[in-house]
Amino acid sequence: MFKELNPLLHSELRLAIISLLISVESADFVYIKEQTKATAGNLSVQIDKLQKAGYINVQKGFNGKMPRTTCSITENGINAFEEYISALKSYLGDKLR
Amino acid sequence: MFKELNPLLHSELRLAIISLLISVESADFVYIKEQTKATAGNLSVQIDKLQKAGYINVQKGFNGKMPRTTCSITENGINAFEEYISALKSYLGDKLR
DNA sequence: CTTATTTGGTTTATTTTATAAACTACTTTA
DNA sequence: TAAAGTAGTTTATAAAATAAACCAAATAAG
Repeated sequence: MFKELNPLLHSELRLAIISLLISVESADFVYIKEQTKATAGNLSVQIDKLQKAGYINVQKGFNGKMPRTTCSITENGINAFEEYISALKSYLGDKLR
Repeated sequence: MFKELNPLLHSELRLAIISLLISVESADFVYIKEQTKATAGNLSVQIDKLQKAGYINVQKGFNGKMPRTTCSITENGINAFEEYISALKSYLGDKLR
């Protein structure tokens, strides 16, 4: 009847992060923060979880002298996102189409 | 960019309850429990929240001598569900269709 | 120069949620 | 009449989300 919703993706902020990253080659911390309107603390925590799950890559580097964290989605992340959407459909019925 | 996801609906079990109720005139506790595979305790709590939010009606009656709790969705509930879906679409992009 | 202030974060603490476990009240069955 | 089942509720615990506090380095202002 109802498919299980991957709890890692069933979170407003993490879903937004993945949604952003899926349509772009990479995005940095500040950009994601702006787009999602998340606080830095919250974003930091959620990025960490997504990385530990293997859904995103996180690279810490520098933009000139300023630190810069760049994120990109992984193959695993893409798959998880697509599965999540497919599971969601079991809840949304024909309302979706 | 990303619309806010009503936190009351952005919960696996509550979403399942609403999803069930939206396509049916009413459903009782036991039926919802079976369909959602929730534990009775969890279901009781979540039904309570949906009722307090005005998203569902809850009627306590009897089926012969056994207690029976019947739920149905309200107009408010329908609206909230539809808004939730519309907000979701801002996260799912074209992946949805 | 040296002292704010800003930037780009992380860590820790608090609040909120979800979930499970324990319990209640009554009914049916053995 | 004692045990087991039904239909839930209440309470306790675990997990999650979020905010607040913090840190290190860079830049701006006096």
